Amino acid sequence: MALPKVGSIGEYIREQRTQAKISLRQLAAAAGVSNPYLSQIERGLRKPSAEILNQIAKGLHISAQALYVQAGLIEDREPDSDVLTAIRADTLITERQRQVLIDIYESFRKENRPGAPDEDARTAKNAHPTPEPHGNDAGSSPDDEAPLPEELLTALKSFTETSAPPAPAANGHVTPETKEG
Amino acid sequence: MALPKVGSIGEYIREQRTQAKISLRQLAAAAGVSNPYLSQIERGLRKPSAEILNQIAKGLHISAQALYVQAGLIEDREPDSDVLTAIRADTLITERQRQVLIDIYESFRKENRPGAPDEDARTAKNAHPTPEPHGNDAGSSPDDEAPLPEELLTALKSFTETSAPPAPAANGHVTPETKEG
DNA sequence: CCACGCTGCTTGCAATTGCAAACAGACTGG
DNA sequence: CCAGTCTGTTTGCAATTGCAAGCAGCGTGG
Repeated sequence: MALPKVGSIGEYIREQRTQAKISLRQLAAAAGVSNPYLSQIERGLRKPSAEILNQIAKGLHISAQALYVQAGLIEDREPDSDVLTAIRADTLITERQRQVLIDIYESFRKENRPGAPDEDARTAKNAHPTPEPHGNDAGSSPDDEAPLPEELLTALKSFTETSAPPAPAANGHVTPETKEG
Repeated sequence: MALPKVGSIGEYIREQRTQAKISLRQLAAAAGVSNPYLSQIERGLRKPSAEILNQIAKGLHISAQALYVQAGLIEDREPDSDVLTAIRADTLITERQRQVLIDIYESFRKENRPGAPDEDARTAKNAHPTPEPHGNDAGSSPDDEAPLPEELLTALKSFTETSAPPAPAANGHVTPETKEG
């Protein structure tokens, strides 16, 4: 029983990798695994061990827990892992900063759903406590506030979209034209 | 090789099992693994996969994370459980967005202590026994590229500082042209 | 044009996981 | 004394992981 449906772990890894704009071989090298194996993992043909998973997480600069949760190896019973909750609970930033952070985070989230109605149900296991972007209890200022200048948000968005993360060494001259394709 | 000396993971499992006063076979049954295999795991002769580890954790009624940490498969940075942790663990944003958020948050934190004694109000909420604390990691990984354009950060800072705090009222648009004093 | 470097994918193969079956010791009791 | 039942352990094997090597496609440029 090959049971190729190892779950969304492969898709998730590939997604993160492509989002990070790095090649399969680059990630493989960064994670210390072989390229073909990573390829098979991403396509769900192999079930990586915890060790491999951990190394891939490091290579992707993401929390290993995120991968384990995706792989279904950890019960996602972690309400604390909600960014919004954590931000709201933080006492070391000002109210203003809090609002800015929340706005930016939500903006990112919106960016990531380009209208695709097919939201993965597997990730929906973690119900986020803020279904509405606006209208929250934590607000010392009236809800009429202007969250963030759109220029700023736009700048942040474009920055996260176009920037090229790890410069691929000094091998040959690769001109990263921030071109998507 | 062939002597994977998996470390304390085996001892840890056996410890937990004996503390729970259950036999090897009982735990094996509860975890859904074979008795001999569990025996080998406990003695460090085999390196269990994440799946097996997860099942053993369930059989022991302990957090899977505790086992992963013991196995060295997870960085034990959970005690923070603050905004940074949540951001790092978030699976719904891209790597790029993650770094941006982290940068902004840290920038805010720095803003708030204009020279005050550095104090970290960390909320200790570790619910699982971690007898062997591993190295602690603080701050974003510096081995990467320049985080955020300073223009952006500066704009954010000035925005959070200059925006009218408790009485914005009907302000409509807020154009942060606060370049001058 | 073909070499070169890059992208990812497919193929054999060593090493490993994980299990079923059988083994050794201790304790109970007929 | 031997049957029965625990304890944990060892042995052989199917299935799988994970990798080195090689394949095919794409874009650049000598």
